Amino acid sequence: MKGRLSMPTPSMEDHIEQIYMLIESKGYARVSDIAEALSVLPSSVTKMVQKLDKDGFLIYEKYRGLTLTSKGMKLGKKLVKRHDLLEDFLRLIGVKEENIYEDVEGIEHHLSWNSIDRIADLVLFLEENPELQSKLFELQQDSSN
Amino acid sequence: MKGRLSMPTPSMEDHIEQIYMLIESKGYARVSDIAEALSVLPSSVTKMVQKLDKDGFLIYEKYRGLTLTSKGMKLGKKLVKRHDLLEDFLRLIGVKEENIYEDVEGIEHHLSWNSIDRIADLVLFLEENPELQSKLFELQQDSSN
DNA sequence: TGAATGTATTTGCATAGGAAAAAATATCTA
DNA sequence: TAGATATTTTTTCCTATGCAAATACATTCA
Repeated sequence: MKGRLSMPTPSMEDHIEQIYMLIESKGYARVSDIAEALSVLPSSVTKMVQKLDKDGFLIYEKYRGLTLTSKGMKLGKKLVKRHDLLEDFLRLIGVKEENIYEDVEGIEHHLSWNSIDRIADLVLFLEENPELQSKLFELQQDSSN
Repeated sequence: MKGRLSMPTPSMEDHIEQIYMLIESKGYARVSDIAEALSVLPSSVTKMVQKLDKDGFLIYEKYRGLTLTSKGMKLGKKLVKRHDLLEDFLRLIGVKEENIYEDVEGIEHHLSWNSIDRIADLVLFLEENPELQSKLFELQQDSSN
């Protein structure tokens, strides 16, 4: 069982991830909140939500709202975990807070699960050995070019 | 001096990077070689090359070839360095060879130079302390889900 | 040199993503 | 409960990327 029926695109993942987080935190996900969080217009979210419904990630009733299917839930959870891991990683190696969110947003959709697993090991390792972080931080200087 | 006139898109960067590498290794870059390397059709490369000419990254003479401007050279060099760094990083933390190229291809366009600098520190640190790599490798086990 | 072959370019089409304005529906409040 | 307000959806348009077929050009070799 390898790459079943077409992977979700980056934008699809962004939406699923965001919807999952909104449902976790508030119990529901409105079009306008999703749009706000993703910095796109509500009309774009509506279009995407319709596609995600067609693809079985959620159930959409126009004007009334949406809920994630178990497929959508499972994926959402995984995506949020991945996102958090990557934020932890960048933070741990000393990337400035102002760059973290945008960078993670950019790369999260483009790493194999193999890479994610290896980065998870690394994060664990660095968290368990804070003295390594100090040594790492001593190297810091940037190229600013 | 911050974000001057519109950053190159990922596809633009891919082309510039590839053209730079071809010129380094063979002295010139043909449309068909670029297309081959990027797994797109020559017609797509022609279109992109025309845009890169318009944007001042290279000089294009139809049917005759192209050369990078100094702006294109400088960027190409930087992009190749970044690509190589990211390959080193993934390799160093134990990502399987079969995933490395594609992952780097995916993420290289989405990291701030701040993150790149920090990853460079980390790579240096791990290269200088091979015992850490061993310890890191002991953690390896994947989630395969 | 002049056809055959190899390359490059043009043209037309398709897809994904998203903006903006207009229309539809829902919700709130007086 | 009927407007007023807020939200969502539809429609139209745009940009970026890339494929495929048709065309143009360049090179080679007989």
